[in-house]
Amino acid sequence: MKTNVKRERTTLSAADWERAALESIAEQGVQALAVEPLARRMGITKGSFYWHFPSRECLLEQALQRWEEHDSRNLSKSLGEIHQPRDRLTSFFRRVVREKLTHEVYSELCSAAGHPQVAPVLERVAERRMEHLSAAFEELGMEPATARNRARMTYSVYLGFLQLQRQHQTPHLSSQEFDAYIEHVIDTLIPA
Amino acid sequence: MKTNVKRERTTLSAADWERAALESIAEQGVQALAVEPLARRMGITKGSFYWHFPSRECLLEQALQRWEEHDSRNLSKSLGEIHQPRDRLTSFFRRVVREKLTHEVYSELCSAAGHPQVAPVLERVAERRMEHLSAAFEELGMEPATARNRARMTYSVYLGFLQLQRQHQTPHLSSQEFDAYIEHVIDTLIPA
DNA sequence: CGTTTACCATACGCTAGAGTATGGTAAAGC
DNA sequence: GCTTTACCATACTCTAGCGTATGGTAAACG
Repeated sequence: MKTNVKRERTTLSAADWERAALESIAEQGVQALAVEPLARRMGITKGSFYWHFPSRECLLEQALQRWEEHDSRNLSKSLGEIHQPRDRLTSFFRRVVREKLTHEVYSELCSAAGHPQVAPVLERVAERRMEHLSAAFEELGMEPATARNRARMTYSVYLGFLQLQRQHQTPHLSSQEFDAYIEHVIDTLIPA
Repeated sequence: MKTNVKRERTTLSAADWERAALESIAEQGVQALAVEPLARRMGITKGSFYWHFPSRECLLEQALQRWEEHDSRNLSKSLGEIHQPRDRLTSFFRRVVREKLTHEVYSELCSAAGHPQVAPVLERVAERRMEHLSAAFEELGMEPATARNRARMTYSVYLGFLQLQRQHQTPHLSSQEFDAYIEHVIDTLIPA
């Protein structure tokens, strides 16, 4: 147990700042990531920050990279070991509920798709994920082109879900309505 | 033809500012809407702005209201007169291509879903649209609950499409790939 | 034990944008 | 023709955040 930010008089590292940055992004978005507020939040001053990083931009860069790596590993781990393509696809949707922080960050990144540092990350992540989906649909017997379209569509459903979540227009998570919706989505997207 | 912003030495109105605000939002998002840059863009100074509006907040409020009304009328007009529910649904997707400004604004609003003034607008708009979709699916013979789920899912596909568009990850519009994708989506979502 | 190094605090300067105050001007009204 | 009104310019103040400069301190090192 690392008791995160709490006063352990051990000194801070760059990684600590990156983690804090991701937390801040998850809560308030990329735009709101600022070094002075972040420092305040950590009970410290800018002086520390500019020792570890040359600029705000670099912090963002590092934090994004850290997030992307984590997400990438996570994707392979949680989908790579499921053999049934159908289960793999359902598992894909269930992931929204678990891995809370990771997905909150992703949601905020989507809101900042126009940002020059965020854009390439989003492209790579979406591409990777759609590849997984596409492969699964092919395993279920679809033509490559069809599988690719279905993958894009499936991923769109996921992205749209995140958007509706941001708008608080999704039936409250882990309720019956939510489960019914997921089931409906799966039945519609995945061939029996 | 109104030759928009070009030097017509007639004086500006609040509506002009609202229109300019929406253009700015379409291009740079809600966050970037600032009165000084906007004034510069219109070849004028703040002095004018603060005569028409008490604050930046009020400009945003008015602009959003104007947009929502426009969108609402537009929805009824473009979907209300199509009798075949299937055609109505396909028309729904085609709208993304036409009505460029309106949809660019919407896309940016989605990116600002967390903003207190934007949130209620998004909620109402999404609700209205999903109502239309839901009704169409019911007309196609679905149970109300099923139709609602399908509507949510359909709208999610649309929202996800907007997101991928923002990420430049959608097959270039008006290409064959795009048409093939739309067709695939429609075949998957709409019962024969 | 003195010095270096790693980390942090304090105090700056700088910029962009929000509002405010006030004055100028051209056209409309009396 | 003189005044009012509507609209715009200029010149402030104020705030928040970026980045810098510089100095302090505690622990590691030689």
